[in-house]
Amino acid sequence: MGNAPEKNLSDDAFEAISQRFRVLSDPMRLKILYNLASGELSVSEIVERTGGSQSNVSKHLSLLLANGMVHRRREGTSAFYTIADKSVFDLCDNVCGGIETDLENRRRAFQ
Amino acid sequence: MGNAPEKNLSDDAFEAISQRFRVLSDPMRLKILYNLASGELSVSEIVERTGGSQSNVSKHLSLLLANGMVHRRREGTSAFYTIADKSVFDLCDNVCGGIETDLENRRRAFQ
DNA sequence: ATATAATATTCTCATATAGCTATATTGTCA
DNA sequence: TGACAATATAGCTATATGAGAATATTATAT
Repeated sequence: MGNAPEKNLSDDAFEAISQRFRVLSDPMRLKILYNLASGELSVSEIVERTGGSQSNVSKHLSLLLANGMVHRRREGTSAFYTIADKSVFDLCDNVCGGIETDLENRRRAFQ
Repeated sequence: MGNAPEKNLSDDAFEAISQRFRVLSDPMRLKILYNLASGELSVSEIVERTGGSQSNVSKHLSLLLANGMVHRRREGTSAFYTIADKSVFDLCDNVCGGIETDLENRRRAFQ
C-alpha cells in the first residue's frame, strides 16, 4: 500500500485536479479522444466517426481545447484537432486499453 | 505517439469509464481518497481531516463505496474505510503527485 | 428501556451541464 | 458581391448532483 501524504494539498489543488477529471467524465468526450488517438482529425471527420451532432461535437471540442486536452489547427474553413500532449495521450491510451477489462470485471460482479 | 484504436469500443464502454472519471471529478471525494492514502480511517476521522459536514462526507463515502473505490469495515457504531484496490490507490497517487505540476502549469498559463 | 454516539438517509434548493435547434461566424469560390 | 461549406455559439430544456438541515438507523452502555 501507499505512504501517507507528505504534505497537505490546498483546496485549489483538489479543485484543479477534479476539474481535469470532470473533463474526462463524459462518454462523448472520451469517444472523441479515443478517435483522436490515431491522429489528427477535422471536426466533420469526428462528427462522422462519433455519430454526434455537429454542434454537440464542436462544443465538446471547445471544452477539451479550453482545458488543454487538445490542440486546434485551422486550415481554410476547417479545423483539425489533435491530442495535446503525451500525458493526455497516455491517459487516453490507458483508459481505452482498460475499458474491456473494466467491463469484464463489472460483468463478473453482477453475475 | 500512440497507435490507432484496434477495435471499436461500445457505447457502454465509454459510459462505464466516464462514470469512473465522474466519481473522481469532485474535490471533496479526492480529498477523502487523499486522506485514505495513509490508511484506514473512520467516518468521524475523515470528517475532522477534510472539514466537511458529517452528512456530506458520509454521502460521498457511500458513492465511493457504490463505485468500488473504497471498502467499508463496520466495528461497533463506527465504520472504517480504506481504498479498495491498488489501481484506485495508484490513480490517487498519480493524481496527488501531479497536482503541484498541474497547478504550476496553470499559474504559468495565466501569467 | 433509555440515553447517547456514530453513521446513513431523506428532503430541498441551487447550480452545472449535455443535447437540441437555430443562428452566427469565417473562409472559399464563382 | 453572393452563394456555399465548415465550424462555432447562443438559447432553451431536462437532468444530474453537491451541500445543508433534519431525521432515521444502528450499536453500546447504564
